[in-house]
Amino acid sequence: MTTMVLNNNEFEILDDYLRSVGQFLTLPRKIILDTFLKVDGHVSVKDLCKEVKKKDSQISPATVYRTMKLLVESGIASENEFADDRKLFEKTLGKEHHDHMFCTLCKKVSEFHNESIEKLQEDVAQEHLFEITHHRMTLFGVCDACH
Amino acid sequence: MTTMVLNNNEFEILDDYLRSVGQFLTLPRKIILDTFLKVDGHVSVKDLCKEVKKKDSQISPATVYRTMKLLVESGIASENEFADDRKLFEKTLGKEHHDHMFCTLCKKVSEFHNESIEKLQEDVAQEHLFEITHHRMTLFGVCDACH
DNA sequence: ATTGACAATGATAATGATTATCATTATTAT
DNA sequence: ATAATAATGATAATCATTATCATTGTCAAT
Repeated sequence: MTTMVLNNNEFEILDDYLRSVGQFLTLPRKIILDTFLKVDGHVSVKDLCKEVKKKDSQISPATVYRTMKLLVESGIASENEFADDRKLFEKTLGKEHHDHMFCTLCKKVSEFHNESIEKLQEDVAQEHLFEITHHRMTLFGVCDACH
Repeated sequence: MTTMVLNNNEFEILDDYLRSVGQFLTLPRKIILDTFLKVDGHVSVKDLCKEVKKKDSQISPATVYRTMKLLVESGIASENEFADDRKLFEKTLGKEHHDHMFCTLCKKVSEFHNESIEKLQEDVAQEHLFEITHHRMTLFGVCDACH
């Protein structure tokens, strides 16, 4: 069994969240969270499973799906769907809110933030007496590298 | 066999598009287009199938899927995914570009357009040397009626 | 430390939207 | 009318995600 540093913020947060809903931070969940935190950018469950398998070949994809749902619920991760039919997860903790640009050629996801747009979205919502809980905004096109 | 008015813009456009790619405007396609045009707002293939079946019970869901893809290619329809896992289609002809607000309670989709946001999106893209082909922006939350 | 209640896991089946396949039928240009 | 080819309907396949369920792990209380 390998030692793992558990003092990170994310582990505590997940632990707190799980306890608050009467669940526990188990070893498979720790391994999945640890793996997720070490992956860069946006990752699919499928790719995550591959990495997780390297650490513990016993862990089932079902558990990865279940755990990622918990990470989203606890605010550690968020999910996005860019290309069809496959959800991608990214870390949210310690990251500012941002939107995405998706290159349809190389499939790379990049991020941006524009405060003016955020504000205008709120204005639009207010005009329509709509109360925003969250939003999704993705620009599709061709990135610099692919030109 | 029922008579159908075929002089609409959409029928001609689909006909032109199909001919340009070496295909034909067949009766099932006419029926599906006709049905789609008469439905309000955003519709799923599943719901569309129900309506289509009323006119011709022989038409298969496979053909509805195939035809909706053609409608998107020809610019008559566009597809969006709001709630998970089910695409919705809406008419685009004669409609300005717009974005969406999705009420997570009643699942209703409403539309808005904000030119300032559009412009800012272009600015952001230019900054990143990104060439936008299209974008997707949806505000999620609670609509006026659901408050 | 042991136990009992219950949560978590892994394996696998099920789901459900969308696609692919393919034999049959329809359509068009000639 | 006919030959070439596209379209259709029925059905199987795909594939990400969920549900099921028997087994195992976890924790709090004794």
